[in-house]
Amino acid sequence: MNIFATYKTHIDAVVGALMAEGALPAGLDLTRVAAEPPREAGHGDISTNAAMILAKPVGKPPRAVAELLVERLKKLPDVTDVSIAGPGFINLKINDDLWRGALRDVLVEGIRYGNADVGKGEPINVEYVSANPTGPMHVGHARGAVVGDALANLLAKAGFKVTKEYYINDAGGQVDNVARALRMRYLQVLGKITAEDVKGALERKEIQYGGEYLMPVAEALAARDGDKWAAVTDDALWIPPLRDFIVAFMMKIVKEDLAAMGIHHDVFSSEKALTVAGKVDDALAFLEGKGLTYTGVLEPPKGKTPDDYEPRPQLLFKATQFGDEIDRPLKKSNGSWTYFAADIAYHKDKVDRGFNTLINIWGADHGGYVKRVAAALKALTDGKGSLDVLLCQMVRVLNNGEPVKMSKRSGTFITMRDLIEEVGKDVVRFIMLTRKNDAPLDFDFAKVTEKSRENPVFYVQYAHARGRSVFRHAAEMFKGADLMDKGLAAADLSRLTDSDEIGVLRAIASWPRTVESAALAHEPHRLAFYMYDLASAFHALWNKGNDAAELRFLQPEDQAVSLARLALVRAVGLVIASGLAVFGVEPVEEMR
RNA sequence: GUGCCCGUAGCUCAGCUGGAUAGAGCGUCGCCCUCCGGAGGCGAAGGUCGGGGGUUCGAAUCCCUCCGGGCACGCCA
Repeated sequence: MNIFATYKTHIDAVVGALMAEGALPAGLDLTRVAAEPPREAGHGDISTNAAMILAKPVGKPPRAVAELLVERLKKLPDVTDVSIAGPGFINLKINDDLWRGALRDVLVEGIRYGNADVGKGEPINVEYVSANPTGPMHVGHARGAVVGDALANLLAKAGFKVTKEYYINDAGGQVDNVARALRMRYLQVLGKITAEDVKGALERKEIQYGGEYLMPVAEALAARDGDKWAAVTDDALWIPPLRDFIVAFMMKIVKEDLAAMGIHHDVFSSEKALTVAGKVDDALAFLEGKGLTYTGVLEPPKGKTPDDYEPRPQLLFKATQFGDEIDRPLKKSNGSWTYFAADIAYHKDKVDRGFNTLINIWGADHGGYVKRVAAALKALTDGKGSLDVLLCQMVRVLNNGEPVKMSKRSGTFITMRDLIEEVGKDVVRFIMLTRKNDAPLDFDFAKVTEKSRENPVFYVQYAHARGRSVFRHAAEMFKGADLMDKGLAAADLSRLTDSDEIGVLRAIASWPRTVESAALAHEPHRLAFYMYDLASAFHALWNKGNDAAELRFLQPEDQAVSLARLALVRAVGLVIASGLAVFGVEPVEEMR
């Protein structure tokens, strides 16, 4: 139950009644009227901007409108006081029992507390990772993977019907290139050429992938097929089988790494399968039928030295009709489809599968690609489909403030697997969600494992562990007492009276609206900050007990107050666990 | 040159989609604790929200413009 949503409904009803009576003009738009926690706790419990929003359409100053509302608002359930403040805020004070009721909700609902229905079961497709099957995933992929996965979980919690999807780019020139590199390594494994030869080929740019990670693949190929590919020199004969081999090999590794990260996609879509099934041709025919393609010549790119540029007629998509800067090529000069053409087909495929709302998680280096895909989607759906692309900025990997060197060209880079093995998937996942996706992120091996308030993972997990520790003590102290969630829900919560205790209850009560707003904004990182704040309030309460023994959660001489406080402790743990579940992080029982 | 993202305390960052006196951690300064309810606590100083215009009851938030940083820029993916 979302208390703020409830009061928003109440406030709307009050305004509605006044409109019906003619005290306010009819037909007022209430969508921007909000019921929120006030910035300052001293201002009350729930604050509404209704008077300020309505002032203009009503034609009276905010405070005059507020006067009209106040008497009615006073009569709302559990409202103990109403005041007008500042430019026209109306602040409601409500009975503390309402906060206590929220606590009871948590105990009854468990980690489902905060589940919302703003999604109304609408299908939504979240595509993330989609790393090329040409090598292992690195830190950048890890960030996108975690952001996408947490966002998908968050949307599911908010009531959307979420599909987690991965697009395998197994059809373009890059997979051919990695097949070429694989062949070199294969010949090396067979002893037909040396490591120096491979290096030379790399320097002469005959191959583009030089990483050592290709060696196990080459060995596996040799183990399966012996030397049969050494004698085959016709590209058309050896590239496809080697390409298929390495794609399968890499996808197996990708899936294993994702599993180690706790990530499981519902759907894997293959670019190659899409192409073979003729869906690219279909999609382009569809656009052609709408008169949105033509053959033309693009201007050379501005600001870049167009040394190898030559004007060349190409099949283009009229992206400019849908907000893009230039029309975009669909066919390469060799006659094959561009990546974009296949991507159009892919997005059409998503729409055909019933998704109107699409979310893609990409690296920031793909930012220049967003407009054309959005344009294509508009063209494909007559403007009905919506696409939100979340661009993830760079991750800087540090150790104690010192940058950890990375070079993809030399083949040595920090892989996602490295991160997991170094600090564990839970730490990786949480840290990746402590920044907005469009802000750069520092990942410092030393700091993320530090045991201090500076480290949000530790601080949040510590709060959870402390709560569990209290329960271990309570089981000893109150043998026979019902410490299960249901039992605690029956505790006399009126014994929770300390202002900091009520403060924690308020924080708990605002979890559902945090979930809703984060989901609608596609910003899972907000939950990290919420959890940090809740943990902070909980630790503060704990510290207070250090100084004042009568505020400690467990009072051996007073089981009733202890049970009430245990209910609070448990609720904090459940809400943290609820947030961590969205993040795919396991709450810990104790710190080790 | 064009497009997208970013610019908030000395540092790292929040800021709930336009609300009240702009917050937190670190650092600095002052006081307290040395306790396994442990991996510190309390308090203070510190801001022209990059600059300048505009929109309105009200702007860090929306619009314009300039400055600074990142990313991208026909047939790669």
